[in-house]
Amino acid sequence: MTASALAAFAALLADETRARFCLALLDGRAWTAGELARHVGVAPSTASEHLGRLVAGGLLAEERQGRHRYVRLADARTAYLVEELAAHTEPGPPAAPTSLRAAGARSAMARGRTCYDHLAGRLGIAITEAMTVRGLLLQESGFALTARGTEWFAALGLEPLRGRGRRPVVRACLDWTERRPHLAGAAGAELCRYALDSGWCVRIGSERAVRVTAEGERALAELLGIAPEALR
Amino acid sequence: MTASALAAFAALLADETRARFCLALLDGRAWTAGELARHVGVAPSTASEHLGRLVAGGLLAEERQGRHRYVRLADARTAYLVEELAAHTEPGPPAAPTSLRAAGARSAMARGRTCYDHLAGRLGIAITEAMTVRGLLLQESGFALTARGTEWFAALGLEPLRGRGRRPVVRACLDWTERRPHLAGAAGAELCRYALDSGWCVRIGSERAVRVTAEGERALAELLGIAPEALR
DNA sequence: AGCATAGTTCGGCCCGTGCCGAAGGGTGGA
DNA sequence: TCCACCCTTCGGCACGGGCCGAACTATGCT
Repeated sequence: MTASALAAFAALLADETRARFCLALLDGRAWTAGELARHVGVAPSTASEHLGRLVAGGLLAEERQGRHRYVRLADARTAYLVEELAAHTEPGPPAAPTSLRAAGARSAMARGRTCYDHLAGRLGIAITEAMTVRGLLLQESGFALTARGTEWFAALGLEPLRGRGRRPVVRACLDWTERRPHLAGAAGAELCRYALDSGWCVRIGSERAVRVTAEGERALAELLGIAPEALR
Repeated sequence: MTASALAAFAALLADETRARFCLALLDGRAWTAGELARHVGVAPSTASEHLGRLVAGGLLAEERQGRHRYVRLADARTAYLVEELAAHTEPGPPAAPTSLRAAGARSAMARGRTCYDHLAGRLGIAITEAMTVRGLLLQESGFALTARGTEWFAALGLEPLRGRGRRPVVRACLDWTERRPHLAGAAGAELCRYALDSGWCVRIGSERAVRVTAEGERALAELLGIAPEALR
């Protein structure tokens, strides 16, 4: 009975150009229409029409500022859906990089990146594993924070249990380079925001990749016992 | 870099006829090509072509038996994806039923049904709530079985922790009639199978709806303290 | 005011694809 | 062996939609 709505929604992602838009927007930031057009190599007019459809369909949210049209994924749930779909379509090993530059970018992305609003790559895995080993996070029968995990967040001044509407506090997100689940959900988002705000890591260039700073290495070692080598 | 694969996958669901096929197949059973064609009202030739695309795209698995082509959703993960997408496209209240017969079917579906391979509707919610209240399941910071929950399954002769590859043991599935999460994942599937095998509930007609038997009411009251009224 | 830039709208082209009916093959029962 | 049934393949039609360039509007800078 919702078949037409399902088909209409799927049709939004059923075009390669729109799919590339959404994958680019998985970095969680807002892009302008022109940036997206250049990013995927289509005419601005084409991009404009695609964005119109994506916004009308509820997949993207837009914000007009002056002569710029900023666009981002509608919400965390939508980003999660896109990530799930993308993960589902890549069951095999990642394709070999086609150039030295691409190899460098892939390597940086594999080390650490944002996945919409939380941390992924080896950085995300290392944090998730360390939290599990230290008894802050349960993985065996579903992701869940322990009482000590909640306290750990509180010690950082974070309270992912409050507010946030219906968003799950913790959620497993499958990493497409490491093939292992890592921490997502409200707690993952708060931790990511905290890590960027407090200088644990900084974004590299204009992509989703992040680099752990020296200060970040110290903090991760102290708070979670993560060896700096695990992040390289 | 996986944009074309993502678009190709989404395109499978981007057609209303194919979407209706997949929603019908959410009951977890195998349908023949002809059944599906009649169900959605297209010519057998049209259905055949659609099924070819869905199978080639990995969304469905097929099994040929004699002159029948049985088709089902490829696996639990795929069913989960379809369910997620369908849930995402129905944020508003369900549409009003268009006939008395449809109202009856909807009411039966709301009481209890299967959702691919686990129980949903008020039945699924009641079980999930009862398990939470009795300390078998954690919901506060992500779905997870407690130690007592694992023992409870073991007492039924079920061991959802073993095997099953990479499937999560418990997972929250959003119910589209009750708007609340219920138990899914390997544990939800085992429990559903057990409930059908041991006669706690039986399928009604050819749809996804199930009815709780008198024996089922006794068992649910005894094992989980569920009042029979909660299921009506 | 004048100009550059960002985005939108429109017309036109063309390819992909959803649909059907007719014809054909494979299976199982009589 | 013949027939009924289930499914598939193929031809043909029609529609949708993705793409671009050109023209236009809106914003901001100088």
